[in-house]
Amino acid sequence: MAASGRTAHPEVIWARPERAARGPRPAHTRAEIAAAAVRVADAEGPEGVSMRRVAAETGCGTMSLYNYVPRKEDLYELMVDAVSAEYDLSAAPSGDWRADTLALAGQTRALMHRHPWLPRLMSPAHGFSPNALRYLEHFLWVLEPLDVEGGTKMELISMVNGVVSTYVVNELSEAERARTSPFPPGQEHAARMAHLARELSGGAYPRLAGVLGAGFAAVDLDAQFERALGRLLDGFAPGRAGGCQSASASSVTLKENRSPR
Amino acid sequence: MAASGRTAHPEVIWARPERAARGPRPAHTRAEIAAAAVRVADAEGPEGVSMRRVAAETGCGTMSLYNYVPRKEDLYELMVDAVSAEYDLSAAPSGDWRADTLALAGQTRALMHRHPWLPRLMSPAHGFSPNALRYLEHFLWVLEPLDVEGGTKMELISMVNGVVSTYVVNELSEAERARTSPFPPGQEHAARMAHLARELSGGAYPRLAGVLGAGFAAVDLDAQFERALGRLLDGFAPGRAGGCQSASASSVTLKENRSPR
DNA sequence: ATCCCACTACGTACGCCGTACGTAACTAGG
DNA sequence: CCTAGTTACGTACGGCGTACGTAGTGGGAT
Repeated sequence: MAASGRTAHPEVIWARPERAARGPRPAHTRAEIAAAAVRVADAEGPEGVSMRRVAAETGCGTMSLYNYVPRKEDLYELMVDAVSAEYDLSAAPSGDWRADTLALAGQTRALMHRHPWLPRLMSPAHGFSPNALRYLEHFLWVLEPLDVEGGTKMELISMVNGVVSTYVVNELSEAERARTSPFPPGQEHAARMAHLARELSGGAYPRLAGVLGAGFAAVDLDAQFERALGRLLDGFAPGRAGGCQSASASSVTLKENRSPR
Repeated sequence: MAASGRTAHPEVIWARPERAARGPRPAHTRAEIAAAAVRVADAEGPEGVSMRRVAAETGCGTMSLYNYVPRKEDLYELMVDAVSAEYDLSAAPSGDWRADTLALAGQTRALMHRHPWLPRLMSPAHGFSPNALRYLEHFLWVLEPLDVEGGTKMELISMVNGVVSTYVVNELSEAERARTSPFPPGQEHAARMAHLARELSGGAYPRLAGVLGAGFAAVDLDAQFERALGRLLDGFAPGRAGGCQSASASSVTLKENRSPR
């Protein structure tokens, strides 16, 4: 009979004890492995995260990883949880749920800038990792002054995270493409733009040509981010009187670079 | 010397002519190959889309695919464009940009339900495929009554699509997980729920326990979808009653109108 | 009408990947 | 002390994307 650790049955990795009751002491820890995987992903992108590569980075044999992580997908879950520990949730809510929410979204954005693989590796199913629970609990605390149903609050959290994710993916898409592209940096983007210009000049898309022709340049990304989120939150504020401009720039900048190493 | 078709240089697949000027007539078309890939993805999920599998479905040798598609990523682009042809953009805008936008978002949602792999395979870089241009042009037509700057309209489109995508991914995540899972359907979900209940009963997450304990059941997904999007649109409507009712939203927009290009 | 060569088709092969499985060393409960 | 359960890990299998070589085809230039 095979060892019981190999008998496959559905299991949440967080329900599994780090150390088994019987055998020898494991040579590594989950946190160590997660950190190694995060290091690889930060340096080489999500496609660099292979079991072999992470095992090498951890300093153990490839197949030994499977003692800690039953499937690769669980490694992703470990990674997402590991970087989620970077949230600074030490401050109690200010009472202004809108400002606090914008600050949380700003932290998420900063987190995704530090770990650009995060949006791709994150999945709705990861919602129950320890740090995700911590985050959710804090977010609900922030939303306590908001007088809507609990389900609506969860909806708000989901929407905010979705918009942040969308926004950051858009922000980083060109850089990511440049990183992945086998061609000299910029060439691919130039080719795309040339094609777009050719298409637009045909006159088949007059409105699009008008909008894009007006020029994108010199947009303040931070301000745009705040505006987009602010609009979303406006939709949730029940009977809010004129507070829409309250997005104070101080709370949501990318300046906060506390990365525990 | 290698054939010129192999010399690698950055190229947008849509800029490449379907039929070359010189050689023999290709045995297949781009549309045929895209349709085959879509068929595979619909039936077996995105992870079933391999060059070998799609070639077999098309009825040609594996390496022949590379005559039509220089890299796998371009196959994705073909797939996304192919299903984007399913948008019904025949009707002229009604004049009610809000209703029309909701209808477009509903089409996107339906599209993603029909092709659950779409959110995963779609990327911001695909924005210039023929059907994407068609879609963008129509969306801008719909938004013509909306009195905001062009850049803000693009922002709105991006946000709407982001929210729709987020929403659908959440909607379908359990089904997708069940499809991918090697275990009997439902077992994995049950294990996750059991773990969550165990964590929540510990008392460490009182607010989360309160919200989740109140029960999710019997939510009208369609209504929730419309509400979420409606909230987002409220944030964009200048001077709309019930959303951000003060003039601040439009003042922000006005400020942006003066921003330098 | 002829020829040339760009192009199509596709088989083979390489270096990756996730991971099933077998084996040896080890350690805690009986 | 024994022994059963666990850890560590090498080997191996099937699948992946795709570089490259070769054979055949057919349109434009002569």
